[in-house]
Amino acid sequence: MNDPKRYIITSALPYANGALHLGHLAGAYLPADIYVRYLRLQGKDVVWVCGSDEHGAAITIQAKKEGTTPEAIINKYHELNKVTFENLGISFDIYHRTSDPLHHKTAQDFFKKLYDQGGEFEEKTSDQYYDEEFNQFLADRYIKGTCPKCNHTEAFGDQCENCGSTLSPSELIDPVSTLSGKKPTLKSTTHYYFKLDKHEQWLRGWIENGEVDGEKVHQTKAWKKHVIGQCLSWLDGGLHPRAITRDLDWGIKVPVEGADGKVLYVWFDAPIGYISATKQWAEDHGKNWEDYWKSEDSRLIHFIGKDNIVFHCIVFPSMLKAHGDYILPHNVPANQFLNFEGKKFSKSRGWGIEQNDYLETFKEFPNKEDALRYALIRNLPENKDADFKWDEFVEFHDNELVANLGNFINRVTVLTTKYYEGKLPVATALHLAPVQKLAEQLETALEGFNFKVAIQLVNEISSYGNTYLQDVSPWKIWKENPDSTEVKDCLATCLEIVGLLSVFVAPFLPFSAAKIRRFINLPELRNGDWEKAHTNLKNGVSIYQSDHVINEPELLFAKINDRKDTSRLDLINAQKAKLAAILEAEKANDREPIKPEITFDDFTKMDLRTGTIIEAEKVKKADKLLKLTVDLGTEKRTVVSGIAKYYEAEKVIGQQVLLLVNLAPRKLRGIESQGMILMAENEKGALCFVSPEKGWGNGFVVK
RNA sequence: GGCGAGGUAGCUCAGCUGGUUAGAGCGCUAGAUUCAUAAUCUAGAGGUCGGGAGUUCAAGUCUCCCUCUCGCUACCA
Repeated sequence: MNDPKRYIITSALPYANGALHLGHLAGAYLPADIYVRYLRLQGKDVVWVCGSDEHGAAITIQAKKEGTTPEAIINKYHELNKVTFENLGISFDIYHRTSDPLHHKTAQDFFKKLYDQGGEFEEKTSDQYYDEEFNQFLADRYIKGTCPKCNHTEAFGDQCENCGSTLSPSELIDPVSTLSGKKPTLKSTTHYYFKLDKHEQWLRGWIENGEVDGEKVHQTKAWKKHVIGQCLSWLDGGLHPRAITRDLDWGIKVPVEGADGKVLYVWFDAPIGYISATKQWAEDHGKNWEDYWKSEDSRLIHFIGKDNIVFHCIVFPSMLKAHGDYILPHNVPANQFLNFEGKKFSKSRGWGIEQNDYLETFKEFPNKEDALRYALIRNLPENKDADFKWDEFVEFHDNELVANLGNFINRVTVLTTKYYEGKLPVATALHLAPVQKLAEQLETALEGFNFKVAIQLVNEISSYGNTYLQDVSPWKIWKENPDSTEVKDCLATCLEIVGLLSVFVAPFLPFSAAKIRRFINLPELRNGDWEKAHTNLKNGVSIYQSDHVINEPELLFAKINDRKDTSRLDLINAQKAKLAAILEAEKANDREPIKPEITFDDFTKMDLRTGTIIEAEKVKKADKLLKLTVDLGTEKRTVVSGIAKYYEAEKVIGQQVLLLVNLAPRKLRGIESQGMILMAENEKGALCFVSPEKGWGNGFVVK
């Protein structure tokens, strides 16, 4: 595990059916951008790949909904996300796409290799829903029906979006094909399964000890705790073969004879997208992609959000290992989730802000890119969920970027201009020891993916500058003696710090770094400049030529909380007002819509009766369930009810209830439930009994 | 119920393999300063490190139990 010769960095491929929000940015893209920019400035050989994930049923369904083609959808969002990333300074080496023929070929070759060598796949045949009219099997998302759990009539085959339950198509009541609108038939179909279970053993050694085949390949300590924890949890649960093909006409054809109408499942093809993106990049730049993916002295690092841990730490490594030639990820620094003003991002609720939206809304805001990057970096969900707040956005910007960093640079450039007409003063000594120490800590933090710590260290460097300037107070000395060497030493030191900051700030705030370079009249940053600057710092060599002249002072950042110009604060306040309005609207409109009309006959089918709970106990190993015995006068019924969160067992004894007595019995946690107790549920999900007036007898019919 | 991650100053969070009076930023209080975008600098107040028990010469840091938050999962008839 010596220093690697080259790096291959990946960021999760965004699904090309929508725009990305700030949470995505903070999860897999911004941290990777910092890391990659740092590596480049260190003069490393690094390729950072990403691109659009453009297959899967969700895209075809969306196309149908919008009355357009899958191609139109993916083209639209591929372009949008690509441009938005660029505008935010996210510096991928390539932003590829999985609809590219090169990717199709790469993924097919990958599949074919595993297929041909044998032992990795198995075929299984099962009954799946089939649309006779459209002549095709229906992916889970193509089937709609009534949710067996909440009776929502628009539930999908894989999930009910009303109650959030995970479903399988066969559970749906009255399934309907979304293609023809007709009832689908069951038909048998054969699919390929990747035998993940086969890889369980080496995966455990790899995750737990960083060892494969007796060889140490990474330091486990360098991996995040929650990443290892989640992987081990999966391994403990046992791995199972996973279907890697689907019956769909949108995607990558399964390259096997007789597999017509079948495509690779997206999670199989998407990670291979990293490889095809690298191939494309290598072709464009006259490089060999295999150096990056198949050479022991390369280092593969995946930047993802925590929802992708399993794919990148279990599934994809298994695929790579099964293939045989590839290296395994050296680290997967997955981030947790970013919330937005205390709640999850939610497109349907309008809660949160998308990247392109931000850029549009803050169009007039100078330095909008770095302001956003900074606020996100200060608050990255590195080890636990974090929260983006507009108030913090303003505080970070004004207190840290403006008052600390921007102000220091302004002080130095103004003083230099005033005293020396912008010429670098000749110094007898530079006072940079603390800066050198901070620079070393900064490198350690960046190499350990601790970007929050890293940005704080950058702050400390300019903070040191401010303190040092205050200590010397050259403006006092200069009044007495404009020729003082003390003043010259001080400003030369400060200019040196500004020069170093122009480099150290660059991975985080590339736009500001470029501006600082212009202020002090240094050329644009190039690969390797960090390494050079740090070496010079260690050797006491200045980054300036002796007769260097800086440019006229300018302000680096425009304060948000500016008394003379409220335009920027107005923007922030408008955002906050928008959120308040959403909350207000939701409060006013939190009742469920009335269900479709039914007939009196429908109603009379239900046999509702009064009853009294006479026994109650908690069901073991279930959070929500109480086992109740309800007295109906003529008989006693056992009912399992999901009310344990709101009612303790002892407290419900004696409670009068209404019971639906002719509901088909069903086993829950091994106990047969013979009826359903009526409860009212409020917007928070809290429950309350619906009962007859006190003293009513048991067993009377409700009509 | 199972699993994972957390619970450290008013707020947001650092605290690596256990070791001197537990740290940072913001906020607050007092003072200094004017080169600077009402910016900067210094000092101070403020924590029984979720609770309890244990191991140890020594625990925020290890073990066990309990509790709360978030996520995944089972379970809402």
